[in-house]
Amino acid sequence: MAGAQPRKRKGATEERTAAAHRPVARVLVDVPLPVHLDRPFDYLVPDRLDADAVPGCRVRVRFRGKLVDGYLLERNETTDFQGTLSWVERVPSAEPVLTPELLEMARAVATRYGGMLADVVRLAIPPRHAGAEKKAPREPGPPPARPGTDGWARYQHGQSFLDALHAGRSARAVWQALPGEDWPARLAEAAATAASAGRGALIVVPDHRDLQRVHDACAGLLGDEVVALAAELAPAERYRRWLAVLRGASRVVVGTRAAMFAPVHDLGFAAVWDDGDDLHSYPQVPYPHTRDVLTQRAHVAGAALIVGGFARTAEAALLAESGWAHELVAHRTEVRAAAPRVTAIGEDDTQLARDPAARAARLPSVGFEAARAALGAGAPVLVQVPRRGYVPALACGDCRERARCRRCAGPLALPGGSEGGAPKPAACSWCGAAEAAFKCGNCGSRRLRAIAVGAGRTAEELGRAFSNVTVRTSGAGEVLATVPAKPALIVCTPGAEPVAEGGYGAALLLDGRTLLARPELRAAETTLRLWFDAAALVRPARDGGRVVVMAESSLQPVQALVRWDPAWFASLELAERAELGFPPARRVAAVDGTPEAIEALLDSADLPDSAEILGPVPLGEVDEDGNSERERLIVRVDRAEGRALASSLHAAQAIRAARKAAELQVRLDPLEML
DNA sequence: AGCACGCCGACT
DNA sequence: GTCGGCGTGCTC
Repeated sequence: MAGAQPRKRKGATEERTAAAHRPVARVLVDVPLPVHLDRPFDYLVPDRLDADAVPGCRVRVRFRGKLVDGYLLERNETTDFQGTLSWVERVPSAEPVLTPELLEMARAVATRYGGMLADVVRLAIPPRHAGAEKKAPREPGPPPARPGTDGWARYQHGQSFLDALHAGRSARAVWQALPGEDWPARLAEAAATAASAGRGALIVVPDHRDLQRVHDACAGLLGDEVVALAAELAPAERYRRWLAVLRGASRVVVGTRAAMFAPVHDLGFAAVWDDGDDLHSYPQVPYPHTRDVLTQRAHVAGAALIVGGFARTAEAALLAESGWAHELVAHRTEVRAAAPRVTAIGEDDTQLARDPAARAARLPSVGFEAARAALGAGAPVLVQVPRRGYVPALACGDCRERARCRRCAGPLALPGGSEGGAPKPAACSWCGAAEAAFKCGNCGSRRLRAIAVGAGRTAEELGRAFSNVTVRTSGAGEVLATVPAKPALIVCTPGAEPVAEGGYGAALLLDGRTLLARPELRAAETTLRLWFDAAALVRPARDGGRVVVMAESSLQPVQALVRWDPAWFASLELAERAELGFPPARRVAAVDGTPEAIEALLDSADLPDSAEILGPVPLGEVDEDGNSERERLIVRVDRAEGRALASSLHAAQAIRAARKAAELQVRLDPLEML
């Protein structure tokens, strides 16, 4: 080692000696720090900690004078550090939690998002709980028997997919679940197939209710072999289960987004369900997405992968169209046999019901009749009502297509703080360009209109329209898991729909127009996903199942629902994103920071050739000169240069961040923001 | 974030 | 000469 001698601390009672072999510990310190410190530091292992200080274990070290947590990455004979090494002060546990696979995965994720390794590791390893280390099991049981997989026979190549999975080939698929599909059972069968071949499996779902369903389905096939991981678990229990996975005792993991990093041994199968749900986006730096992380993991591990749902995202469409994944879809005749009958009711052709109470609830007669028929047949009826809320945004005054910037296709909005004085012209919220002469790209109209989102019908109004029928609600306050096969109106906000025993007799999807007109990039995709997720809970048309959606039948998302063709819409959506320069066709970074920091970044950053710079636009309060304390810059590049973009932004932060920590915030493909 | 090193003004 | 201002840079 390069002349590194231990520093003698004053007051130290014992003289410390470095371990005889590989005394240098390479340590990842776990402190929120500027990007230029996103690298390991070397410490000396005292001989009394020699046995415990194994690669992957937690350590306590002195960093900038303070005792901090860290992970021992590796042990070496020498160091490149010129100064005096500090000691590893403590090894809280010899449990090697940061395994080489986990470290490699965390590195890959950090690189992809231009983020810091320590941030990813913090998401991937739950907080330690000493008691759990004694309790968690160490030994895996024998592999379970291969399960029956007849449920997959309805899908083209379904059986061969499972055969490939069983044979350990890395089959990857975008799966469109049939309406009414018992998807937890299908995913459980795939996981159990991997387990029966002695390999691990990981299924990640959006929320706790889905987790419960998938866990139950897996437990039926796998018993104790399956473990549920969720961030909401009590710390001790969470750590105990996580350790059981780390030690290989539990081969099959189901969980919510935090489980995307679960250290499953010999991963043979990974799945993300309903990847369009925002809950799959981890809301902490560097904001990894379940689908991204699982595709990465499946790739590295040579594992099979399912990106599944009733709907399909543009990202999933890209996986399929690029050939990286196959399609796992049913034949059209199967789809038609399973789907409910869908009717679209636009604003213009709305015939309000004759019944005065139904009129008051603004129910169209078609919806009213469908609901009454279903209730009469003894079935529950689902009513989906968008959440309350308000988003100030602009749409075409005539065709109501979202108003987009002619330069960069960013969303147009009215600048904030416009009380009094002359109304300010609309401006692009990305590049800041004012739009004085808007012309709709869709219909050519020059008129703009402000749009509001989420004024929904209420349960009481419906209760009056259907007197003597039980009305139950499921939403933000209380989410129902299931409802019995009895006549009832189940009023839900999107995503909170309970599963009905035997399926709903009908579903009414209200306020489709406001949902579709929201300013977000993914408004149409998300709306269609919410519709498919609700409509999939309805009985097939041959059993009387009906869906009435309140939106113009001429709109593409509405057509996709009526024809039950999620793949068709996702493909259109992907093509449109490509045309407008949005993810996933291109990669977009949003960089927030002070005007000085943004300027310094633009001066120094070595951005890829294809980089297109939009803005910066002010964020938050704007003074009279149009300046603000923080700005947002959008950088977009060709997909092939996504890696280069991430790394150049990472490097640019490092140069700049030497002075002040966290001066710039970088987010890659920030879909929720666009 | 804290903490050390370093290069110019007011003082004994 | 030398005490100390806080600008600049580093953190094993």
